[in-house]
Parts: sequence; structure tokens; C-alpha cells
Amino acid sequence: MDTKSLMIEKATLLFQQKGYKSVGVSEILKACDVTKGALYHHFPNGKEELLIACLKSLKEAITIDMEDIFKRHSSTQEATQFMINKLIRNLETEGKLTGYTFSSIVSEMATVSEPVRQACNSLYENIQTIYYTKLVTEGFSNEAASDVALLMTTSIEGAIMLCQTQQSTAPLKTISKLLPTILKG
Amino acid sequence: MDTKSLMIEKATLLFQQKGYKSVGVSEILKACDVTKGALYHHFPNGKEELLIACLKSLKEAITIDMEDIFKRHSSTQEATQFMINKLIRNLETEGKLTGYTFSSIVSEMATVSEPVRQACNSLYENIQTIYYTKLVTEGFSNEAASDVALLMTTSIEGAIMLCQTQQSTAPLKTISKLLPTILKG
DNA sequence: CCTTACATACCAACCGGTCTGTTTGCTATT
DNA sequence: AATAGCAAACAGACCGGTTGGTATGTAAGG
Repeated sequence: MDTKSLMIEKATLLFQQKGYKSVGVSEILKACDVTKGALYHHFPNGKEELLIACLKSLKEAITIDMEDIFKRHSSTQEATQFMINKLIRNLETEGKLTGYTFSSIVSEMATVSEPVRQACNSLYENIQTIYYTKLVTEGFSNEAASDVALLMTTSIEGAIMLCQTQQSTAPLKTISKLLPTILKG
Repeated sequence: MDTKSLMIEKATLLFQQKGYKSVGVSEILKACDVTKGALYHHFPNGKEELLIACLKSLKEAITIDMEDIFKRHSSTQEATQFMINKLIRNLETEGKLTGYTFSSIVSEMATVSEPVRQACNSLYENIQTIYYTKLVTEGFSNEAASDVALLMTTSIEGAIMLCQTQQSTAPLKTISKLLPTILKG
């Protein structure tokens, strides 16, 4: 793999796990086994530009992944439950959440850096659009679909945070169980 | 006010707004107009001990505030909607979220520091207990009340994050609107 | 031969934390 | 009541380590 992609991949993982400020450039460099020359060659504006590249890459990855899941399951409920299960499995095997979440970056950077905020916003919008589209095909009105998509996004994102503090997958499992309620519209 | 309380108050605000790593001790010191001597006198273990003190103080403040709201409103729905409105007003006037949230600390520190994780967990548990208690008095079964309390917590916490990225209060407003759905059990 | 893709050395700024004063207020003794 | 003593409550200088970032060097490829 080329150096640039490698750096984005490794940095994404580190940022997701530890947040932005907690990860030093030297740490990223070490993980990729490259030096500063490489970083500032590919990302002239340094760390923050790398973060934004990570968010864009993450957006693509999540979109592809979710769209595939939502294509393969007939109902929103089944698809979402499958997705949450994937999150849970991920959390159980790796110990840390490295899948769809990037909440640390949001809460740490959204109020500080405008470009980062926009990248995060774009990511959330994409996720909600996937829910929305599926819900509309199921007969939901535009408004109802939009509302439910938001509720799904927030409750899953919130559940991920609770899983971190509780060090258990219970919150995500409960949300998965409550999906029928959420999807009542 | 005594120095220690002042430091907790100012630091809490800064930690909520910027996260943990992003706030330097010197920044806190400047905000309080004190010096390092004062900090390491009251908090011998430094910055992290101060953070934990902030979380404990925040827990008390939130508990008192929420219990008061839930005492003054007959139904869970009314109480929660009032609470969300308060969050929205807070967000609109101050521009930043300084009320109930501390998501930045969770996602940044939960996987790094065990004492901090426990403090955050204790805070979330308190919030859920307040919901739970009220729901049980309304006739919910123990399990249903527990589930709904979780869903309320996660969706509000998630909505706060979306408000930050969108720079709007729309997500919280939508969650407030969807409360009847959430409370169907 | 000149651009791309790095490596390496270097830097000022800042980080959290420690150490050593110094002031202040209470308290026990005379 | 005066004073001695002593601990609490800071202030401020200082420290090694790390931070993100830059400037220069260099090897490879077209």
C-alpha cells in the first residue's frame, strides 16, 4: 500500500481510539514506520489535514459498508440490527470501538476547527440519509423518515458512548432490542 | 468563593467545552487567576484529580437539577421536555453546551483512565436512575423502565453531539418531539 | 536533470509537574 | 494580652520531556 493511504488508515484507528489531541504525530509516524518528511510531504498542513483526510476516508468506508448492509436486508429493522451486531462483535473482539464511531473527534474538535466540524457533519448526514432512504421505501413519510433516522443515529451514537463508560455491550444490545419501538414512527 | 470550588467550577466549564487534553493547566489557572501552587495544593495528583473532582461536582449539580425538574412535573414526558428545552436555551444563549453534557471527556478518557471512566459511569447511572424511578411510578415494569431510561439517555446524549456538529438545536428539538414515541415502552 | 518522495536534524513553544519560598491566620503558652 | 510557633494556603521560579512544525539533505525515477 502507498504511504499516504497507510498513514490515513493507521491514523484513523488511533484517532478513533484516543481522540485527536491525545495522539501525537510521532505516535502516528511510529505506527506507520515512516518519518516526519513523509507526513508533511503528503499533508502540508500537518496533523489537522491528516485528520480531515481520515474523516473523509471514514465517511466513504462507512457509506459503502452500510449501503451494502441495507441492500442485503429487506427491512430497516433487520439491516440496523445486523449493523449493531457488527458493532457489538467488533467491540467484543477488539476491546475498543473502531467501527463507525468517531465521537471523540466530534466532541473534541467540532467547536474548535470549522473544517473538522464540517467533515463530521457530512459523515452524520450520510448515515442519516441511508436510514432515511430505506425508511421512505418502507412507506414512511418524508418527515417521519427524517425524524426516525435522527433518532436512530443519536441513540446508537449515545449507546456507543455508554458502552465505553460501562465497558459492556449491554447498551447497544438494548437499543437493538428497542428498535421496533423506535421504528414505530 | 473559596479557591478550590472556584477552580472546579471554571475547570468544569473548560473541560466540557474543549475536552481534557485540549485544556492546559495554565489555561485553567489563568481563568481562575491563581497559580500552580494553588492547584497542586488542593489537587496533589494534578490535572486528572481536578477532572475527577469536576465530574463529581457535575454529578451533584445535574442530580439536584434533574430531581427538581422531575419533582415539579407530573409526567416523565413533561419533565424531560422541560429539561431538553433548558438544554436548548442554554445552547442558544451561550453558543456552547455547558449544561448536562460531558461527552468529550467520556470519549477521550474512558478508555485511558479507569477512575475517570468510573466517575463518568456513575454520572450516567444517576441520570438513568432518575428516569427509571419516574417511569416506574408511572406504571412501567422494571425492565421496560430500565430500557426506556437507557433509550432516553442515549438519544439525548447523541442529539447533543449532533447539535454540536450541525451547529443547530434541531436534533434536540426533534428528540423532544419524538418523546411520546420513545415513551411508548 | 529535475521532480517526487521521503529521511534526518533541528527548533521554539508548551506541557504537566516539582520545588522552594512567603504570607497568613489560628493556637497554645507565658 | 503578647508572643511564639506552626501549619495551611498559596506564589513563582524552574525542569525535563514532548509537542507540532520546519528546513535541509538525499535517493530514486522518469
